[in-house]
Amino acid sequence: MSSYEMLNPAQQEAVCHVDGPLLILAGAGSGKTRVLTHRVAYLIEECDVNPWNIFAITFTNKAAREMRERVDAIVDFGAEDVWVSTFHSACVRMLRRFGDRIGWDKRFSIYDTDDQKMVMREVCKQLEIDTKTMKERAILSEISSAKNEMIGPEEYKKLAGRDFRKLRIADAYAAYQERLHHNQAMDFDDLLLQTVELFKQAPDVLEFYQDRLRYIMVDEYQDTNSVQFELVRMLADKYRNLCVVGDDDQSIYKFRGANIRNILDFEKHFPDAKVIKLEENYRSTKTILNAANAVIRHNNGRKEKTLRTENEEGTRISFHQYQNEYEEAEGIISDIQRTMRTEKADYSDFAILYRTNAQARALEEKFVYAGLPYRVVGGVNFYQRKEIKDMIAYLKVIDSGIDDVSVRRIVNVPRRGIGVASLQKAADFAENSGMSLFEALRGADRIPELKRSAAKIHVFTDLIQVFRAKAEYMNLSDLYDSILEDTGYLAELQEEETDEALTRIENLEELRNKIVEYEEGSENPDLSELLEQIALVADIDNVAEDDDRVLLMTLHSAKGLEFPHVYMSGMEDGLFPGYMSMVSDDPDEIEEERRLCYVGITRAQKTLSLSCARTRMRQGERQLNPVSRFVREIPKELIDGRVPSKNAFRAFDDDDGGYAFTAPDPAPAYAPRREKSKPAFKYEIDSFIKKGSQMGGTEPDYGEGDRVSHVKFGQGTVVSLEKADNDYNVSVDFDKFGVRKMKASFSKLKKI
DNA sequence: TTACGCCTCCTTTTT
DNA sequence: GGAGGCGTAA
Repeated sequence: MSSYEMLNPAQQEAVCHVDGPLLILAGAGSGKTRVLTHRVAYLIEECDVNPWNIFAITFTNKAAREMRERVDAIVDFGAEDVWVSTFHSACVRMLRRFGDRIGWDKRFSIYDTDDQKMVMREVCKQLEIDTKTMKERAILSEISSAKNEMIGPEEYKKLAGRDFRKLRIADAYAAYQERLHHNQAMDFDDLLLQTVELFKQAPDVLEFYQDRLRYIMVDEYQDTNSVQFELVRMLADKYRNLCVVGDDDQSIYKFRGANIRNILDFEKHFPDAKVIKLEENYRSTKTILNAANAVIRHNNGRKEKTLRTENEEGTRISFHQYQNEYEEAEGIISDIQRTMRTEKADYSDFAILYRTNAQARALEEKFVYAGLPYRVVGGVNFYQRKEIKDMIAYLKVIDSGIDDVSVRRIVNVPRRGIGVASLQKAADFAENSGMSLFEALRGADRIPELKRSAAKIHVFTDLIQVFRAKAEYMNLSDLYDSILEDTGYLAELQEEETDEALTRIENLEELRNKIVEYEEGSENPDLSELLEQIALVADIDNVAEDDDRVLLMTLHSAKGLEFPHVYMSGMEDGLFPGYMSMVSDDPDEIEEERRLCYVGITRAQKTLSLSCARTRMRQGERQLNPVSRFVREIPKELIDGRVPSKNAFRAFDDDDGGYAFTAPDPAPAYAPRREKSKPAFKYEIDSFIKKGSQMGGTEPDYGEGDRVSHVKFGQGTVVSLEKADNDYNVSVDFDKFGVRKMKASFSKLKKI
């Protein structure tokens, strides 16, 4: 039985509002998850609502899982019937069930951005679009925006008018959709859009879900896009029990189509909506909250609100400007170590946040060097790695051979002597006869042009057929093992005996673990479902609560999380806020960056530390960056540390010992591209910062018995070191990975 | 057909 | 700095 007295009056009001639209404006740390979970409990326990009729939509799978756990904990009975899901997962589920009503195979596959790009490449080739002047990525992002506004190919074409560029994109859009449908594949945007389409074309399906999902709750409402709004509007149209929770100040996904108007105009769409503001913060110290309020106040067009807290004053926010990103990383790490010594803290009490994934590299290097446990969230996604994508492509083809992109990916991996020429012939044949590529390959001996390679092609198709037969009776992990073995994929890697191959094998083992994990957690494991889960996970979904490591992640990934000690690194104009937002005509761009900053600050419970680097390596060039304007928007009295004057480049005068810089053209290196031969400015100071970041020379400075540190494997002890060719073979017993043999020049081991 | 190497291009964030 | 694309050589 849950107790509602523990909630403050505003929270109680939100929990007890049952019928009709409700907008909860929940400031950061104001206990909105508490409100949502208690509201679910209240509906079930006090209002006799059938749990089956409750639908809660969250932003990430992790949030969904947490909400489910918390609801389970406070509701005695029936909590498992509440449907808690992300938009994308929910749509997949509905489409798998009813998608055939609008012409989709129930086993449609889901394309990630790489797959999309492959399709677009083919489209561009077909339409003779020059990808030098119009990038595939650019076209795709245009299409994505269109989809987010629910504009289909025909309408897009109409809207294009006489704009040549847009007309070309319209053609590409139409061809792209055609190919997706031909492959029975949807991209992320389609998952939402096609569900709306399903509801439009099959009113009975819509009504089925309206009756089923009578109480709808949407978390992180400020980050919904127009399609998601439409989806929710349709579902809630019959019973109008829609409760949305959000904070316009935390809207940070405009780039992906989020429409901040959804929350700002909620009352226009639902004139009878009740609006409740949660303005008491239970998370942060007064100091941190004051800083957050001060920063966000610089934005216009927000829903007026000011967070307050009864928490203690807390310590001042620390600020430090370092020489470069490596010193910044070292500074943060020694600060963490100091805090660990003076206070009782776990590693998992610390998080380092940054604007771009690339910033993780320097930090990671120094963490390895220092031997502190850490975890980088996001970045190069596990599921984007070559070997993982290959295996998933095998699984996809086994599951359904309609998807040409996956077939192309693996038809010659490992090498079977099937070249692009043969493949093109088969693709042409498939095109002309309206069959899928796989079907064409299967009948290769009947395609005259393929006579010579038909035998090789059949090796592939027979292999797939065998796997399909095996899939009927084998469990998924055995099937996976069989793929690794029978294709020779694993053997090929094992023979390679390089660091890289070893990492790949580890990744393949990791994928196996995930499959086993899925099998164990599912009542009725199924290949299609496995693939869909894989397609829809975010890296943050995999962060375990009980894992005692420092977390490194982007500000975006940190949304919805909280940590006792937060470091915001790379507080530099040009990086954060990003250069593009600084020069943009659209003032909302810089405001979105500021909201991101607000999100970052409000993640902190006890201490907040800001840092930046004077110079930073970016895109192969060393850049000089002034301190972020956001730092200066925080009142001085809240900050411990000197914030340089606004004329930031003067800060270089103090202590740079002989390294004279002239104030550069303020345009960073990636600004409107100049002729490549003469970059505007390039600093020859790399050698200056190399200390600790790289070794150099061929003679290792370590020997048998020495402790060394490796970028990937962490610390270990040198077992043997011997001369070979013009290099050294070194064997190291790593604390966490066991004995590894490697080339000294390649391994970049560092003596500790 | 493949392997290697040079060239080019990077939005920044992610379901 | 690094990944991916494309062209050339074997």
